[in-house]
Amino acid sequence: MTEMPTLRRPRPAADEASPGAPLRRLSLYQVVAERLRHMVLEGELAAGSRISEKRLCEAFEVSRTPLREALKVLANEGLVELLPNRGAQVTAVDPAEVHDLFEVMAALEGLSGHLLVERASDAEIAEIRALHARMLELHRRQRRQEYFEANQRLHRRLTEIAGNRVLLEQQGQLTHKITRARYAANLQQGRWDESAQEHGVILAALEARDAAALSAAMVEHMRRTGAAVLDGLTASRR
Amino acid sequence: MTEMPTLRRPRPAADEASPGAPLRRLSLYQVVAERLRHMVLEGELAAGSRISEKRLCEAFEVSRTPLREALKVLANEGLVELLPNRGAQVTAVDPAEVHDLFEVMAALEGLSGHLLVERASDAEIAEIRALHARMLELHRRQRRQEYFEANQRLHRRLTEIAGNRVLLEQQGQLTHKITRARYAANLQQGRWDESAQEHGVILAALEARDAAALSAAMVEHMRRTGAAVLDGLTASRR
DNA sequence: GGCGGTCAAATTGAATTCAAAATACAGTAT
DNA sequence: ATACTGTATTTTGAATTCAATTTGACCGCC
Repeated sequence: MTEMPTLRRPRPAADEASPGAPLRRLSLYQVVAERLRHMVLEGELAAGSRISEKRLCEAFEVSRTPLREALKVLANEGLVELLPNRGAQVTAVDPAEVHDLFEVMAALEGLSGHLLVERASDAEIAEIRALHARMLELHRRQRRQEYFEANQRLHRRLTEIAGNRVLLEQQGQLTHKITRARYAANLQQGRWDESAQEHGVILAALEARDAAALSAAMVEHMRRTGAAVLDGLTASRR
Repeated sequence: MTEMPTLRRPRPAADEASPGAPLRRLSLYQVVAERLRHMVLEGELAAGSRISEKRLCEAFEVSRTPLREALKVLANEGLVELLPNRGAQVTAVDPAEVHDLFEVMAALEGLSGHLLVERASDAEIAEIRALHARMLELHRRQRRQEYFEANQRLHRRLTEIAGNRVLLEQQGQLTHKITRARYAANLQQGRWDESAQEHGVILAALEARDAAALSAAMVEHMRRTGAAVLDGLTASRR
C-alpha cells in the first residue's frame, strides 16, 4: 500500500491580520495544556485511564513535542502521572487527598475573608451582591450547570477582590482539583440548597464588614462543602 | 576548519547494576528541572537575567528537548518567565508578591499549628525538641548557613507531622519562592536572634498542646519573618 | 486450557532537523 | 554621527528521527 508522504507542517506564520485571534499567539504547549486540563477536570478523560500520546496528538493535530511538554506541566500540577517508559495516566481522585484539599482551602478562605473586609470597596460589594442575586435566581430555576459556573466565578471574584495575587493563584490550583472531586461526587439537592443559604450568610457578613463573621462563614462553607463532597465520593464508589 | 562530526548520543541503557544509583532512573527533564530550580533559588542565575538555551544545554550536557520541558515546568511554578519567541528569563523578585506570599504562608502556618496539636505524637514532639536544640546550638556558634538549612528542615518536618499532604506540597512551592526572597533580602543579625526566640515559643506551645497558642505563635513568626524580609528587600535595592 | 519464551510491532525518551522569528550587522542616506 | 534599510546569523518553536523499552502476538510445551 502506498503511504501518503505526510509532509512536514511547520508552524504557521504569525499573521497579525487574523480577525478574532487573541492578542498574542499562545505556544502550542499552552493551548494543549489548557485543553488537557479541561478534559481531565470535566472527566472527559477518565481518572486512572492511560493516555496514549499518539491518540492525543491526532486529536489535537500537533506533534508529540508540545503534547509532551503539556503533559509534564500537568504532571507538575498533579492532574496526571507519568509512569517511566509507560506513558501518562490521569491521576485518580483520592478521598484522603480531597479531605486535605478542603482543609487547606478552608484556611485560605479564612484569610480571604479577613482581606475582603479590609479591602473591598462599596462598588465591589455591590457587584458581589448582584452575583449572589443571579445565583439565587439560577437556584430557583434549578439550572444546575449554570449555578455551578456562577459559583466558580463568584468565588474567584471574591479572591480577586481580596487582592492577594499569590492567594488567587493557589486557590486557582486547588480549585482545579476540587472541581474534579466535585464532578466525581455529584452533590445532592440538599447540599445545594444549604450552600445557597450559606452564601447569603457570607454576603451579609461582607456587607456588615464584619471580618470575624465573614471569615468564619467562609471557612464553614468550605468545611461543609468538603464534607458533602467526601460523602458523595465514598457513596459513589460504594 | 573541519568540524568534528558530533555523533548522536542516545539515552544510555538503564543498567540496573549501577551501584549508588537511585532506585529508578529519573527522566532527564526532572534532573534538569531540579538543577535549574536550585540555580534560581540560590541566585546562581540572577533574577531578570536572560536564559540562553544553548548555554544551559552545554552546561547540563543534554539536548534542548528536556531542557525546554524543564523550563516549561519552572515557568508554571513561576520561577522563570517565557517570552514568546524570545526565550526565558528568571522571574524578578517582586516585593508586592513577597508580601502576598508571606500573608498566605501565615494562613497555612495557622492551619499547621492546629493540626499539629491534634496529630503530633509524643515521639514526634521529642524529635522537634531535638531539632530545636540543635538549632540553638548552631545559633550560639553563629553557623548561619547551617542554621538556615536546619530551619528549612524543621519547618518542613512540622508540616509533615501535621499530616496534610496538600498542605505539605503547597508550603513546599511557596517555600521555594520565599527562599529566593530571603537570599535577596540577606537578613540582619537582630532578626536572627528574634527568630530563634520565637522558635522557643512555638516549641513550648506544641509541648503544652495548646492549639490556639501554637497557631498564633506560628502565624506571628511568619508575619515577622515576612516583615523582616520585605524590609531587607527594600533596603537592598535602596 | 494455561504457562513461559521469542521475536515483531508499538510506544516512549531524547537528539536532531527544519522553518519562523528575533537579533546582529553592514551599508546607505540624511 | 545618527537613523534606516536590507541581509546574514542566531535563537526559538515545533516536527521529525532514532534508540531503548514495553507491549503483544505467536509458538511450543506441559
